[in-house]
Amino acid sequence: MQISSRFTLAVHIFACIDTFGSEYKVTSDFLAGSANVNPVIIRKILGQLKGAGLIAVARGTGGTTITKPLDEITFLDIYNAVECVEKGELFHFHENPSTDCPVGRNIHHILDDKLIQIQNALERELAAITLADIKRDTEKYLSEENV
Amino acid sequence: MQISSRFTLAVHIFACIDTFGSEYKVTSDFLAGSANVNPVIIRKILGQLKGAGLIAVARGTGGTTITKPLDEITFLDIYNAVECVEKGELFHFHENPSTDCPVGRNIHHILDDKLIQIQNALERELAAITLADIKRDTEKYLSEENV
DNA sequence: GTCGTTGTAATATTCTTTGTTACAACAAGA
DNA sequence: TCTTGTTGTAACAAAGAATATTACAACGAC
Repeated sequence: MQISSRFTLAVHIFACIDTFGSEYKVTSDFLAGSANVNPVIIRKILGQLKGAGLIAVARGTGGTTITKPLDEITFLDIYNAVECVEKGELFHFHENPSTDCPVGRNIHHILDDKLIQIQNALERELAAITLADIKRDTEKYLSEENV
Repeated sequence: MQISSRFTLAVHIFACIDTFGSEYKVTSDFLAGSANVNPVIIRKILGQLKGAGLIAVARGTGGTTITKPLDEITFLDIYNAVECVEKGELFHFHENPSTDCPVGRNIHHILDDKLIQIQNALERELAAITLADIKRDTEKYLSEENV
């Protein structure tokens, strides 16, 4: 099971807004062209990012802007914005372990803290990367293209 | 997107084999009863764990045994055995970013190393937990029940 | 040979993701 | 005010993965 491409799409969107936002109006159609996905997918993600307070979208006239300094937007912010897993649980637990079996009725006690520990490690690493890192590398690779 | 319940099921299976294996013959029907899932699901997971060299399953007569010391079987071993994500990639990337857009044709250069870094953190934490930890906590919770 | 079990195929069901069409609501400018 | 380009969203389709279920051949011990 993989983390939805909504996450990489969202980072792609941020890279586009930051790179082109000062020159062009960045619309969902433009972003859909760059990522090569349907514009409605983009609009849904934009809605989630807007709901998380990371971007602003201009109704009517169109166009998208980032509302916070890039070094204050972490991958974890983006992950939480676009991953709509209920209660944010990384692991899917089998639903109804038997209460008749000693192991079955204790498996949650046994496992839950370890699953949380693993999830925390993932989230810690997500929180360590910001859009400022993305900006730096985007500028690096784009300038290397124009040699 | 969540990690398949095959993972928690597999840990549950190991806890059962270790707890009951010396007393009973641990069959797929027994395990299915404890976890409350279909026996065929159990057999598929047993097949994956066997393929990874973690357990042995007796054909014909039935029953399952663990083939390595518990402290040498990590959560990562189990995760790799039962998660059939292609190439083991945690993140799903949108398939065909546009090569016409400078960001689109560089997004993999920009993102890939960061995605690997995050995946490595997850796997490092998975590797830090072993079935010996599970055995310890299983015994603890089961003995607390019999006070 | 009988019995209980495993391995596996085939199929169904459900859920999530992703894609697509359609259209009302909106804001700016002619 | 009308036109234009855009966003927000609903509705639905298509595809893929997870999980459930039935059925049965292969197997090993007795």
